Amino acid sequence: MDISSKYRPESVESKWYAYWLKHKFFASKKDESKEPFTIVIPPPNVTGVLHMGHILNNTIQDILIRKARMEGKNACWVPGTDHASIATEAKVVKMLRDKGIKKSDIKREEFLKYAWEWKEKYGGIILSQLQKLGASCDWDRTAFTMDEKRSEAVIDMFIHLYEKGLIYRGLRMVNWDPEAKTVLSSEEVIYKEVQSKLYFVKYRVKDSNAFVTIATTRPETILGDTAICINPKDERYQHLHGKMAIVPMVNREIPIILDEYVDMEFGTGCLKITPAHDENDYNLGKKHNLEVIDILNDDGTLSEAAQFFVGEDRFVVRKKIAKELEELGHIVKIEDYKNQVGTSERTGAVIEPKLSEQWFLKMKELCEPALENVLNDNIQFHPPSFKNMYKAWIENIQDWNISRQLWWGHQIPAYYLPNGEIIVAKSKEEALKKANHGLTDISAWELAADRGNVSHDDVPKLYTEADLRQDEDVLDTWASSWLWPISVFEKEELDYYYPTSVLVTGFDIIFFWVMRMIIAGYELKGEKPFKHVYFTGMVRDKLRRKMSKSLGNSPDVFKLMDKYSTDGMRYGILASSAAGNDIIFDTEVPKSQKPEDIAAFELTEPDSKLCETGRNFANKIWNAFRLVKSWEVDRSLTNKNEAAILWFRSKLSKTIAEVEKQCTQFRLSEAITNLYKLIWDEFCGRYLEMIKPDYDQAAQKSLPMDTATMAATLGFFDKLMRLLHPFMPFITEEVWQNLAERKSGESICVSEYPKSLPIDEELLKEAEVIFEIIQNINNIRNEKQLKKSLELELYFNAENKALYQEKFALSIQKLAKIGKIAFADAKPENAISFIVKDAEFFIPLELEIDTEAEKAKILKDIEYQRGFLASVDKKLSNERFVDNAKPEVVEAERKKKADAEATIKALEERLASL
RNA sequence: GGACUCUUAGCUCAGCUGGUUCAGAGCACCUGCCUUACAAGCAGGGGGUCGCAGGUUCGAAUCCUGCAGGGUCCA
Repeated sequence: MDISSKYRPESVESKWYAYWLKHKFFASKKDESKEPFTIVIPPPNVTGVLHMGHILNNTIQDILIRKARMEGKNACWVPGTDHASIATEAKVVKMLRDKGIKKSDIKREEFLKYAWEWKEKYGGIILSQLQKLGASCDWDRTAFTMDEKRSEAVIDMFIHLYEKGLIYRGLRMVNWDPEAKTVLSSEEVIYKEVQSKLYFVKYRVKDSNAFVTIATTRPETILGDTAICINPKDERYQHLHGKMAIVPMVNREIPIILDEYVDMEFGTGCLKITPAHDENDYNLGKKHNLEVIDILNDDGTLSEAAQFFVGEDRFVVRKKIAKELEELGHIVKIEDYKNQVGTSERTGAVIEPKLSEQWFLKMKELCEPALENVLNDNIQFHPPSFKNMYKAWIENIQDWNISRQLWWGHQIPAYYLPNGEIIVAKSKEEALKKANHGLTDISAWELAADRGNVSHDDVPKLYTEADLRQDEDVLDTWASSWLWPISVFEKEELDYYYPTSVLVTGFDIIFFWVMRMIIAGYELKGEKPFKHVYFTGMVRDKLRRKMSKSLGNSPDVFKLMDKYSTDGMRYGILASSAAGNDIIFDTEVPKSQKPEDIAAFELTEPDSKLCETGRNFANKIWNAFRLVKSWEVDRSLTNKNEAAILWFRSKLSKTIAEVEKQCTQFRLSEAITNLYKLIWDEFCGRYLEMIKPDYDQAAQKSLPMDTATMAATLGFFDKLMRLLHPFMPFITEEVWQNLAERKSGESICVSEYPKSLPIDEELLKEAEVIFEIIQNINNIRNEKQLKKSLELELYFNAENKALYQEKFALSIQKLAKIGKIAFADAKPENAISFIVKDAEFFIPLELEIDTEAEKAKILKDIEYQRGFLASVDKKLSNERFVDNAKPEVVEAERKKKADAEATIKALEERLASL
């Protein structure tokens, strides 16, 4: 059989993914006889493309779901996307602009038609990219937050919460994104430290020659000032009590009010109050009954109310007004100042606090079960330290602004009657029915009125659809994705799949999403949405910056997959990531943030040591497979490898048990590292070398092998591939399919996940001794610079003769290139020696042996062993240790003592004989 | 400013409920090998006062307190 010595993943990966899809291995149907294992994907934005964060997140989900599937559970991984109101609308607006169409020139319906077209064209990209990653989602279940079923769930949710009195409409200070022209929730605002200026501006005090000086970073808002506030305790300003001040330029008279809120230390101690454009000012304004003057338009330009600079952008005005105030003699000084400025997560625009009418959801009551069930571990966080952050956040929860001034999304099902009354209903027809209180016909009333039985004023008014005006706004995207764990399932299967098993997500959206899903779960389903939450860290570049589109520092994941194979990349990203910890991904970064450097970076081929390790691992497996596949079997041969087989069986069992435990605890990086060592070091490095038949020089091929060894080896290989399959799905399928004859429709991904068998600990310990002997021999080879091909003889002086001479003789011979192994109670001529435990070994060499060097080495060993013995003795002679420590710990110490004493005795005898 | 979290080898990190002389892995580095599965490999090697200072304990990288420095979230 001629197989390439390099593993070539390209054709392998696409071949098996197509095979898996064809046989619908990933499909899940409700089946009460099987335990469900459910994951809903954190829906990526329809605007998204696959980046390192997705790779990490979805690799973890794939591992969990593939393992569950192999364990015989009904594994169901639901894929889908969310509609990402702001981001998508921005994309569509841009697309239209490129076509020469302005959003303001078209109607909502027309805009939505374009938006859907855009979604159909680009919205599926990220999902097909997930297939390249190997994601074993049930693709027939692909959902979208704005498709019919999900939309219905959102509208029903709104009505439910509105009728419960939890949703209300209110005038509030909100975070306004002047670029997207919509409100944002406070979680969508990112605060950035910026270098700005603090302007000290003096206002004339009415009926006096005095001035009052304030400090502000936003001088343009002066035009909307309606008061100046000072601290009543401030000695400096006692004379201003009860006075009026005059706003520069607009010459408005405003009161000087007193409030202890004012920080006397900050600026001048005099605070200008602009209730329309600052949250704190708004609150003070309410308290002191101040006028509210909104000087900004929705797009961030100044409004008529400002009187000056009308229609000009706020930042342009900031510079202009400073100049003008300067000329008018109102500027006292301008200082450099660092402050935090809120920016939009989506557009990057500087957020304006703005007074606006919005829909809100009362959060306090809803949060109670969401907090309690996380604190009591009903829902488990991995790592649990995120509970603290979650708790702190939920305890300071504010009402959630759920309306957005956009078109792309779920339009709020609220209808206004001409008299301003609000009707919330599933459809316009429903709303009309509600508005008319179920009445469809008032002819009887009219008749009665005509007859004078009732007054005409009492005749109920019958509204028509034309009287109803639906709220223009849409709901926040999170208000649909928080229903995801419920809304992706059909009614009749919901109770089977829900609650889902685990949610895998980045900790950065713990409040956006995790908390809200928990709230929705308890409120709408009366049950948690998931049992476990696995938080991934952020993928960062080597400068520890989060990998992001805006920084352009994320390597092209497809180039990575092409270069290192999908399996290799999955290994690379996983092996270095403990749950919740950030991953410093080791690829290069752009030279600078200049567009040309980012463009150049995008063209370079990414290098990653982490992924390279994964690729090399796949290649190692591939070559082990080549080796095993090349062996021929001779039925007449007897099995000489029993010890090796039994040893590896135990080693395998032990690792299976460890991996099982690590997976249950969501320690996936430890699990894969463990499998890596098992396959590379133990299976390839030791087991295969132990049983490998000798090479027949004459025939130019390996000697044949006995049936039992071959069967055992194929069995091990099969198990190893199944163990590794969830982590590295492609190479394991490729090898597994070729290890034996497989029928069409068979696949490793639906084969049984190996379970641990009894472990022979005694045998494992014996083998450790054998490996120590082998290492000693290899050491001697290295030290003496002996050729690897030179066959050596090994003599031993030990009680357990069978262990070295029979049981593991072949293993020693193979792994250390030893010809003859024999017992010798005395040191042979011109031999070099070493000691393992209480056994002494000799290697005769045709070299001069440096006795002095050997003596020194033994003395060093003795010194070490004595130190060790002393530390053990110290413990054992301490009564409090013997009394207090667990019996098994004390017993272990006694064993250590005995071992050390035996070793020292052997070393001393050896030294004496030199 | 508040809360949380981290600090272990040159780099990235493990070390789970204290118990081997416990200090570990990968990468990087050094030495020697193209040994018929694999140079994407094999055999070895060097390298750390576990941030600092106390405390609890028979015993501390591990638990507690303080300090220093980094990070994250919130204000």
